Amino acid sequence: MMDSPGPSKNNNGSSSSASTLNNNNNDAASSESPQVQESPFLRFVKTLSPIPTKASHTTQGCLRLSSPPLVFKSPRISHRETQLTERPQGTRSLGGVILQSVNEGNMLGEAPGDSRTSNSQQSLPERFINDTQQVFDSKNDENTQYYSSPSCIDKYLVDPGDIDQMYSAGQDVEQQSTDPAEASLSDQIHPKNNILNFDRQDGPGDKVEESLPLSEGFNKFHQENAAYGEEPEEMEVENNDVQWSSQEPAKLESILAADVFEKRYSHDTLPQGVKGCEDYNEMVPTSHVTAENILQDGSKATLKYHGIRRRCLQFGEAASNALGSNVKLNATSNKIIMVKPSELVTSLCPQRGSGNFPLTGPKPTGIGLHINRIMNAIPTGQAATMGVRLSDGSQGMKSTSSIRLQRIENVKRSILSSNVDGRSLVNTRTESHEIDDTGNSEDFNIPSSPCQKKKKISETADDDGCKHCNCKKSRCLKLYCHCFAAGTYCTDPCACQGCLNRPEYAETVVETKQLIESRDPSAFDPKIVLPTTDISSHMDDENLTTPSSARHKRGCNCKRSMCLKKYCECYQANVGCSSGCRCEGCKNVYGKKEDYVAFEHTSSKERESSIVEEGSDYTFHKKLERVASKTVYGLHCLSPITPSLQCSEQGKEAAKSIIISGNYLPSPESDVNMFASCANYTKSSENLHSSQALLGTNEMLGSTPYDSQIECSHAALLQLTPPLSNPELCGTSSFSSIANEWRNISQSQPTHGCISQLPSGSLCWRSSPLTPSNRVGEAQYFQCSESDSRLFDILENETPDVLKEASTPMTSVKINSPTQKRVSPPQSRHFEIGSSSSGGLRSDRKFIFESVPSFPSLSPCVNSKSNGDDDEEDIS
DNA sequence: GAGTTTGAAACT
DNA sequence: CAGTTTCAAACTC
Repeated sequence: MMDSPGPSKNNNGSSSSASTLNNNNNDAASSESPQVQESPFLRFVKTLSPIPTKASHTTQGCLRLSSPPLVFKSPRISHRETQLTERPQGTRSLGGVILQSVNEGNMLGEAPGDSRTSNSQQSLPERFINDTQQVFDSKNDENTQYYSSPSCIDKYLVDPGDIDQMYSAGQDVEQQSTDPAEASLSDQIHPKNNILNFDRQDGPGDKVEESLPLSEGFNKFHQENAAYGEEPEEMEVENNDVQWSSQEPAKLESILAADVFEKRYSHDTLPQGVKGCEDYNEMVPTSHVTAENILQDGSKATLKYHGIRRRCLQFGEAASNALGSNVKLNATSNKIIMVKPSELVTSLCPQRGSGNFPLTGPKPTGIGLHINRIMNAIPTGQAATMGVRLSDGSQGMKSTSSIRLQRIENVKRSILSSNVDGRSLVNTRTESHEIDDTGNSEDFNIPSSPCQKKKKISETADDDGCKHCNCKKSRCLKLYCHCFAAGTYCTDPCACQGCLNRPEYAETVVETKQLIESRDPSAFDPKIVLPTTDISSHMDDENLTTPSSARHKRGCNCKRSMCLKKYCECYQANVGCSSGCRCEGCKNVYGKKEDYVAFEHTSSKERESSIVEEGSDYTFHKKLERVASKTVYGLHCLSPITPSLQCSEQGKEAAKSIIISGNYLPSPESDVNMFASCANYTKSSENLHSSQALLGTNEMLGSTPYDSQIECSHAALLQLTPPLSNPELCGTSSFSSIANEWRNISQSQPTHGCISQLPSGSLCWRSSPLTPSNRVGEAQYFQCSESDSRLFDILENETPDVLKEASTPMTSVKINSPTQKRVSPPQSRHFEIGSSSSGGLRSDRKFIFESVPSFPSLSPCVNSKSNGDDDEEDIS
């Protein structure tokens, strides 16, 4: 860091250009706010990001768990870039503020910012405007105050997810509750307030930065903020922007036209956002939502807006995608539009189902996790660590959980009813948080902020999710640098020397990224990807979510580590090796390359046969069993990380596979988790959504570019799982009953041992943060979600009846095979959600193959969902 | 904490 | 595309 030329220096070139751009922007903006639609900044960003369009479209919202670098790819991406750079500065970022405010307001009930309370009484719209104005005003002061004021690191420590939750909670409050107390909370939570607080409270240099991985969006803000603080020039420009933006609020008030409002708001509302948030796309979608919401219910708008905005920032592309989906949602349902992060998350799943899902984009289903991000997002300790950390960051979360649950449910309903696109990968994260909150509250680290995890998690967990780089020669501008590769800025914890991967050098970073991308467009794509395009196509289907098939995009090249050490990227990502690996003597516990190849081969054969036999589920199950027996890694695949969804997915087949193989490690938690997840699913469609979201996250893993979204999704997945475990979340009754059944069943299975083994699902939880590569039996498990009885039936018998039931999309068990080969779709039942994209065959086949190799996680949920459409509808 | 090992990334 | 070098993380002591 220090070695590197002063920020100003490096930036001079770029900064100057940037500044000019900004100025132009300012001019333009000042001249006419209306044009807000495209801010000069956005244009600039667009110009900057070569990849953008590609990535943006290609990126799959959900799939991209890891995609940090989105920034580079698209205008939004550019946005992200800034965000990314800001990662470390989370403390600075609004996100941190938001977190604080949220936490304080919601959780603690404390009134962090006086400013907040002051506005509390105002109508939301008014407040919003005022807040924005204040924000802008405050921004002017930020230059001086921003850094000067020591921020409460602790506050920042709160996970972004928490923030989401908070918002969500706040939203819930607004939406659901009319209680004065809640209203007060909501007021506190109110984005405006948050923003204000943030600006004021955040300290520039706070080391908090480190800890907060922060959502990209926040990061962006942070970066900008940081930039302000650090770079006078930029500050000025920004100030101009701010002023400009500040002017807009008034217009907004007068106008409040949805469109205008949206545009401006998306860009302008957040001071940081003005500059940093160039994610016009993202914002737009959100803005739509907000605008509509506002129109309908001004009160909701602000919160929503924040939630949306935040997500957008974080997820960048995902956000944009989500937005797109959101827009649709808006059309269908206002609530969805509400943009609650959680909603977004939920929407993700549905989106997939809808097929609109961005995930299906051109790019491969790469999970998109950069290892770093993955790591960050999903620390090995996962649940345990997560929980701890969360507790640290935000204790209040739990309290809000119930609210969130309700909200989530509502969201789900709305989404389901509305056929929301699932793009809201962005949401996935938040949602997962929410879920987590509900469940364990803490559990999940928010992938969004790897750093946060690091700090907190690292403390608690052996493997902290966040990695801090220690680059000495690369200046953190090469892919050697995990931070850079992950699209995040280096933070204080990093021990890098001459680091240029800092917000101060945002442009340099961007340029470098662009350069790298020019050489390798996929350089920043998630490394973990769902192998098969089919999967992506299936994303529509529930299965999509299953990360089981996740594989390293490029494969490893291990020679001596036998893929048993972290030297191996596959192992590090908790995914099995695949045919793409050139490893020697592969012993990857998550899946041996050989097994994978064999599996593919088998699956291909089976697929052929399955086509013939499509009718019989029994055959399908047999195949699965065979495959499972062949590959142990299925369990491994269940990697700890895999969210509850996985567990659910694993469900039956997982159990089978386990039984068959007997290799699986029993994990007490797994049972609980799985059951919990199941229970959750069964209980509420929301859960299903959440699970879907999880699935989505998993899928994201598979999804292409490693948009931050993907990461988020991972995180979401992780997070989601915990909630499941949480008794509160899961309907205890249903959950317990299911669990009991499950236990009974498992116990009944003599050799296989059962529950403990079944817990393999649990394994998913713990083991791989990312998601286990492949898992068997996911689909079946889904059935559980559908109904306990069904699950039970499935478990006991793979009888045709079950199959029949299974024939339901869920049961059919779409499985993502690493090979992506589709075995045979036992049943053609279409999941309404994904059916459109491909015929039943596709989905069916997928299930078969994937089920074995892939981990169960997501798909079940999806399936359940798809199947559950009925349920959902019922619920709704 | 220093040194070694390892494999990805970068370079040729 | 293959081979080599560079790099930083992972690992060992």
